[in-house]
Amino acid sequence: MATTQIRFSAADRREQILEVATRLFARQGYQGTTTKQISDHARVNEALVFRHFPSKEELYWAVIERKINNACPRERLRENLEIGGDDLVIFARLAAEILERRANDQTLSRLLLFSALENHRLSHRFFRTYVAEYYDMLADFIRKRIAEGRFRDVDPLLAARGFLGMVIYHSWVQELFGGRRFQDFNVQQVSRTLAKIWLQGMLAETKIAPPNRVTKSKNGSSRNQFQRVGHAARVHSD
Amino acid sequence: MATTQIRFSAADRREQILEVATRLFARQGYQGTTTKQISDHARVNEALVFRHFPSKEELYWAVIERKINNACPRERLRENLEIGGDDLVIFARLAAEILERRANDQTLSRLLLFSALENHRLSHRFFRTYVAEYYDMLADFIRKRIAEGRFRDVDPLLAARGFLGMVIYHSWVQELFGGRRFQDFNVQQVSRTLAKIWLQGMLAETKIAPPNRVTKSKNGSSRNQFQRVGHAARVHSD
DNA sequence: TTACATAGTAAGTGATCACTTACTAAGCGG
DNA sequence: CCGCTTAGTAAGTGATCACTTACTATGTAA
Repeated sequence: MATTQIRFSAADRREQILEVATRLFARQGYQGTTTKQISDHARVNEALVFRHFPSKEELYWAVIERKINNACPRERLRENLEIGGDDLVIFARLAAEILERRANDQTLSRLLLFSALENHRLSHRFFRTYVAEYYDMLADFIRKRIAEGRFRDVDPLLAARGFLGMVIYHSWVQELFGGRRFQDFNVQQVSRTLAKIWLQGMLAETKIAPPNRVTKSKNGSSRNQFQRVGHAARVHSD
Repeated sequence: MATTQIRFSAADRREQILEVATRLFARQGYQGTTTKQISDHARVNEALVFRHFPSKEELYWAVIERKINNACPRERLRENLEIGGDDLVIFARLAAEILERRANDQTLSRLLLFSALENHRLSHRFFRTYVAEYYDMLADFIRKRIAEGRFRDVDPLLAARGFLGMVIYHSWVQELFGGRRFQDFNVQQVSRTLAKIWLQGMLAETKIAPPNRVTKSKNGSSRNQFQRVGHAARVHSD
């Protein structure tokens, strides 16, 4: 009956267990997940889990390690910044990508949060690998804009955190508490709105003569720092 | 010896257990905390815990209930908005208060996060009571500013979430991952910077005649109601 | 001093925890 | 076919889980 249960190779079985464990740890946390649950969901005997992983904690390590290696957000951030375009487009695209990724797969963010809360020693490493470099990269971009005189002179790391805070906090609230109430938010609209708020907040005050205007080139399309907009806000749409 | 252990009244003992349980649940989560741990920290027999609370889950309920009732952030938000002052001052003060409160006592935010992650049915109620009303109140304030024409016309709830996202996310990162690296952030500086970014991002485009005669002095002090933003309005099509 | 309500405890309960031991059976090269 | 490696399991281990039962100690009102 349903003898589709052929023997897995060790590597395949290991991978399958990792996958199952990832889902469960993300959903219930480390403390809230039992090795029996994992083996049941993988449809194997509990002992087999311990053949592949010496302990529950090592399994947890492996889960997180794998998740980090698979999701390489820095690559995508780099690409995103390199594609270029108007700053508003860049940041809105950035926000949209984060929101979409998180909406499609909550496991990474939940793993990260759980590990941070449960105070596993690895959470620091997790954070450093997954989050901190992301910050640094975005902060570098902001620093460049500041040097160009296009952004106000604020702490780039703090500004980066402010932007990501808006976006990530929003997605957390949606994921964790959202349920019904805020469901009607649209990703494109949210990312455009948040990006606009943050970007307008970062733009340098009116420049009479920006120090290095030459740098206008790069994507030189629609950047018009000097125009005075009468009542644009009235059109409002958002 | 050390017979300082006089009998508590039932109310006092209940309160003490609640206090101990609050600390432990906040630090380790629901799943990560055992009733034995709680009774040990309270220096009583485990059975006594179950005399005061019929089950671990009911104890958890009581802990959260108490924490909600004690911390009434809405009151403080209301006061803060009513004190008034320049918008920048208001929002910086708001941010500073949140950051300070969270830095002094992480238990509430950790309880909230844990309960949300561990998916206790009560997390929704927790959220509704503790967070949602806070949002609504801040959103109302923003809505008023929009009606006055001083803020751009964006979804007030989203704007509120954006501001709180910046602030709260920052404090989360500090608390959860911070440790050494970002310790050097100063609360006053952070709250002023974030408030300024957000506020400048929210300000309506250049007003010819502001309704309630704000200073037109261009960038006189810290408040720069008047600068041109250009850029934002252009792209904002539909 | 006694009576009594109640604060507090000792010693359990079965269930479940992470993990192990000793075994069976499937695959594969010869 | 055999022989050997190894995927997979049955049935445990002691420790600990949330929770209970049956009891003792103590303050207080009479």
